[in-house]
Amino acid sequence: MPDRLCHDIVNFCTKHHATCREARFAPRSLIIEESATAHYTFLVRRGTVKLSKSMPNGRSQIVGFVGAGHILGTSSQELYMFRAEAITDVTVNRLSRAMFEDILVNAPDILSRLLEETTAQLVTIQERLLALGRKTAREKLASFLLREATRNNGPNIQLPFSLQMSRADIADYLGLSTETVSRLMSIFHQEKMIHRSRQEVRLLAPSRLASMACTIL
Amino acid sequence: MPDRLCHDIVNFCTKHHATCREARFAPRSLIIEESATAHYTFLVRRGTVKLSKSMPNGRSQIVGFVGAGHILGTSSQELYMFRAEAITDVTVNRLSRAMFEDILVNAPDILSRLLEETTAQLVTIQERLLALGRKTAREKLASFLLREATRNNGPNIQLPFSLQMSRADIADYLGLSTETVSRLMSIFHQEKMIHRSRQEVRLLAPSRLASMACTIL
DNA sequence: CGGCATCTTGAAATTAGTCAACCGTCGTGG
DNA sequence: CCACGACGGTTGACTAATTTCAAGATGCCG
Repeated sequence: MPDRLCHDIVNFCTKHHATCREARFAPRSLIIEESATAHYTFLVRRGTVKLSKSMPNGRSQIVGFVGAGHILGTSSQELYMFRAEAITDVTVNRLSRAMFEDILVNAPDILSRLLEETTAQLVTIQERLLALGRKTAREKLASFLLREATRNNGPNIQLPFSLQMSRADIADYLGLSTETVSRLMSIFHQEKMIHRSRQEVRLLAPSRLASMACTIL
Repeated sequence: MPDRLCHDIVNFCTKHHATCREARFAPRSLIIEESATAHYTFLVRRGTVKLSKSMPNGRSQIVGFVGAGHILGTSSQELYMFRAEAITDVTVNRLSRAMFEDILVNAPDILSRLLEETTAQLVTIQERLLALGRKTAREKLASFLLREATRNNGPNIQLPFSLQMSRADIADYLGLSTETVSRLMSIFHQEKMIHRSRQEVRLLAPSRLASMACTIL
């Protein structure tokens, strides 16, 4: 269970008679709107959330897909700097920013684990910076599939798994067009590196994918 | 002085008879090698440092240019996940990772400011994710020039300033080729949006640049 | 079964990258 | 003191990768 931290925060709240409401979101529903006033901090407890940023002309970039244990809205900025949308059924706990600050001041244990968590995120996002800036479309998709496979099946990388997100989402995550993603899926399929039905994917040649992904991961 | 945090960390060290050696680096010298064992945490006190990651085939992506006040090597990972190189004369304080952990445990004040700092970095890097994934070359360079101008001259955005980094560095920062950067500089110059000599740049039409950058910043 | 979403595929267009030549500056050594 | 070479920057011509536009195919839900 990797949401120990969220769990402990909720516990802390109840122990101190602080409100920490639970809320549910159906797939496709909006959790946080970009540029809205940041009243709350959200603890993701179940499901997968898509974080994205967008530009005037409708282009958008998915900053990350996050799951249970992730904490949203910790920045001290006045406004949310991203959009959060449920892609599966999602459960969150919601607490006011002020309360969250309070907890950090009064529970140094939580503070230090949050720092650890945030630092880890920084490291992964730097990896993504490299991918977005310097990888080719093939390399991007190969890394993505490998990461999703491990995220779903842990070490059993060859087991089939279901992509929870649409082709458009994958495209926005990798900085590509949906058509390119679709084409590459077909090519990987033809090249017998993956087996693909609509949502289900199975990696047939993870080692070839890995060498193509150009990443030691 | 935005390196108050580093300053306080150094103070804490000296007060507790902990070693926190000062070191100097000339331009182009290597401060941290990617994948080396992460023995130390570095506090940047003066100068500008280039942080980058690279791929097998020689492609590389600059993760950020950071200055006084920035702290390197805070991740709990065994190895450094990036390379750090001085681009100007640089002064750092260096302390062992164990000691750094110690400080965080014993100085909750520093811990909480570090979290704040790290969270802020996360927000800016997300902005960069959008830029790398979804902006065109023109938009990337326009945003870059605007940011550098404000970084150098604060609000006086029209004052000339010197780019401390080479065209190749700019390219690696924006995920472009040096030729593209060079060409765009010429085009912006022709279009009278900037005045450019080798290292000196002056923004002539910041508002046009801003609208081109597609960023509300 | 029909209609709408998403996905796939193809052809054309465009952007940015590669390769190659050239220029200018700076520093070094003859 | 000048010539040379190295390096960074610029420019051009060409190439390759990816996007865009457009048309179908597939599958899902009412």
